[in-house]
Amino acid sequence: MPELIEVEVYRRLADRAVGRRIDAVEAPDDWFLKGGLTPNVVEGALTGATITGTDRIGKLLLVHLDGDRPELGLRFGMTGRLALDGEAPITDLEYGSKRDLPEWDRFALVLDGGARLRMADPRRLGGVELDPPVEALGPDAWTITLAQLRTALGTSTAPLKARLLDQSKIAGLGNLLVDETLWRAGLDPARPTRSLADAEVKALARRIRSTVTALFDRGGSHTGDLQAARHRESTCPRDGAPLQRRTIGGRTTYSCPVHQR
DNA sequence: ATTGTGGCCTGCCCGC
DNA sequence: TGCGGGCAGGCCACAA
Repeated sequence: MPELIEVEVYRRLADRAVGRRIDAVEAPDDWFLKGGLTPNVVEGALTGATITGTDRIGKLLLVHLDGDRPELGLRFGMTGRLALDGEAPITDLEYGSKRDLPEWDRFALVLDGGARLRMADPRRLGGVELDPPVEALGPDAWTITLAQLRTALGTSTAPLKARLLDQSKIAGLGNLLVDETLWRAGLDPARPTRSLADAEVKALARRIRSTVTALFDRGGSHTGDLQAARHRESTCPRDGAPLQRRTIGGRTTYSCPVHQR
């Protein structure tokens, strides 16, 4: 699920753990530890630390710790979830509709007071890292400025969609958010990036921000107007034209050949 | 350097 | 009911 919207929800959840001390670390899955990290190292680095804050850059969740501790970076891949168990009266807002098997827990922090902040990820495409390379990420999509977007787009000849998915240029947009944004903006995802006129770039900057805000308010990346039409032989919710289904930027792409030009 | 492709890993859904 | 194939919202290594 997670694109920047979902990760922001996770961040707010993790924020409830600020001020707590980490009594123990559970890292049962070596594969989930990235950057050469091992269970021993991560346990040693985190045990006894106090959580002082959280941050999010694109889809990367950062957990700040006190003292000289490293920063904890959490990535959720396509199927990762975050849960905070055992802190009454919290509701398990992030899971419930789908299954949540204990063997899918890949990483957890046991906090003083008994709460447990855990990552569940059936597909194991997410991961945990210490001091993740945040400088490798572009500006966050939610608050991207026109100047930042201009820089991000540059003079690239890549398809517009591929550029918007490039986390080193703009951080946070995933497949669904990009399709929804371009559908709302009336831009063809296959357009060479540098073919955009200045007015189109300006409109796109606003559209990125407004789309993220709108879908966040609705409750997720999957709540877009285009979402219901993301299947074969569907029609555009705006003008009724048959939707186009293509692979762009390596991802399944739905767009309207009539109003997205 | 930029762009495109394949693969990672596993669950789920659809059609037979 | 069982099984195989295709698909999945992310990301990284690698090739051209």
